[in-house]
Amino acid sequence: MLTIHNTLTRKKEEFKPIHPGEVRMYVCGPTVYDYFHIGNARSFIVSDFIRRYLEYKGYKVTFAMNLTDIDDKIIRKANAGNIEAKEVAETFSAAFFEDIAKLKIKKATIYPKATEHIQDIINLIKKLEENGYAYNIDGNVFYNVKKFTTYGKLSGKNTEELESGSRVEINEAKRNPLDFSLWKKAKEGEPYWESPWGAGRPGWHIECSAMSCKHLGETFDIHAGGNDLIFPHHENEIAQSEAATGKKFVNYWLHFGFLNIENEKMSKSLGNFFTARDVLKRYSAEVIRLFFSQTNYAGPLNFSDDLLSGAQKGLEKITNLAEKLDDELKAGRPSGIEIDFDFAKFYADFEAAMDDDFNTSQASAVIFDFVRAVNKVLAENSEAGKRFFEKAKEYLAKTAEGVLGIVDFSSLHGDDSKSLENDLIELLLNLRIEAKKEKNFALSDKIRNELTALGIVLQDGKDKTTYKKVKAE
RNA sequence: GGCGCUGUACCCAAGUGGUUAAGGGGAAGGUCUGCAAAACCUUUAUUCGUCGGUUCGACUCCGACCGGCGCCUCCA
Repeated sequence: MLTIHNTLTRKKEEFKPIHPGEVRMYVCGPTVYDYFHIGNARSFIVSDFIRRYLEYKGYKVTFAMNLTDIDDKIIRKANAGNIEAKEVAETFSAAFFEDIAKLKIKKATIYPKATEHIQDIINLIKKLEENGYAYNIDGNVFYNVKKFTTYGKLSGKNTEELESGSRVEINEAKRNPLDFSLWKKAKEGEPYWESPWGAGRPGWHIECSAMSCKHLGETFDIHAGGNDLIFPHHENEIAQSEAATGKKFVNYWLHFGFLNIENEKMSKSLGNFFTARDVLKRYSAEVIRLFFSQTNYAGPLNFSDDLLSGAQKGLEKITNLAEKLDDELKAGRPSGIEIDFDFAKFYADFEAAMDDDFNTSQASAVIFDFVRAVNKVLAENSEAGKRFFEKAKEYLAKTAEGVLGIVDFSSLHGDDSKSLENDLIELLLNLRIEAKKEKNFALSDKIRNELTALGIVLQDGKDKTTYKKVKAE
């Protein structure tokens, strides 16, 4: 039984989809004004864990992630570079897709863009106007928060306190400081669209209400995003959607913890961030994913080089086994002897972990347990047969690769094995073997040391020497 | 001030009202090896921020206190 911690109720609840066998989920995506940082990546990767696990369980998942392609930051960047907002959005949308592909994040079913849903947004605002939840002041349309009596139910805030503690700008023509923009009147030099209220552009929150409704329905299963979106963004989405439809907006709300640097939230405004693409230059997607999987999605997580390289070391354990299994099978492992191994237990443990509010930390521990158990079998049974190798590989393929994405069987030996460079290395290795046969260890060590200095690490096996290229620096 | 999260070994980090408190890194020992490295195996918290309470029994529930963080303004 899958349980999910629901921000709305602050409890773990059994997950029951609206349509049996099907899950519709929405995750707040990027504002495409810059490269996303590794903290943003955590949200995308955690969403990916969730989506993949739901699919593992057999659900048909419809997953929408919006791209906010019109907003203040985009406009600012466009003006600074003297280019069109559209150009900024296109550049960084493309970068976004490149980066999530490198992080081995499965593509969402749909990536709706705000600018392609202007009519849907206008219709939604009209509906809110009709229902008395929106008011127009000189071409700026605001949401009347007072009218929505359950405002604050997601974030646990009450409107009285919000007003007194409000730091919201006061100079706007709003009736109430809590009211927020649905439609912003166009200012000089800004992109705009025509609307019943004049030229302008959508407010930030309205696009998610409009697009989720269009692509997932008026009520859908899961809505997720970073902790900082709980208020006001998600609170406002609920206010908009429920006031328009009169129906419950979302059944399960999930929120992700932040990635911190030295215990402080990583953010663009603090300047303490690394872009995902920079981190990817130093660590593989699998390392980053394992690192994120080793802690609960809801809590804070510190980001540092030490921590990442720890994850890298750990990942090697899994990768080594994956390689061994893969190699043996490709080399035609003989039928050998049958091994009595309780695969079902490891599947059950993995599922129990993930069923418990997507406990990836526990799930990755199960995978490490599995790796140790399989290694032990292999150490004790050199005759272990093909069947065992197949089943072990299948396990890793379904869990470590399929759900967590911390193994990629298709790129285990990512080497361009036909290059001249590799031929030369082979040549040296053969010379070294000759030297070793003649007990000329001075020479064999010299070859090893000099190759190591070039970033090629030799590993003497029982009957062959293998090598690994270590990235320079 | 309001709302929420959090404090588990050297570091990161799961977890449970009572049986052996996961897993990863690190460290130590071992197997293998000409020596290394790698790989694999083994070991590594009588204890879970502090102090009280509930309980036959709490690290787990409750309360207070101390510490860290986030949101309340754009933010994953």
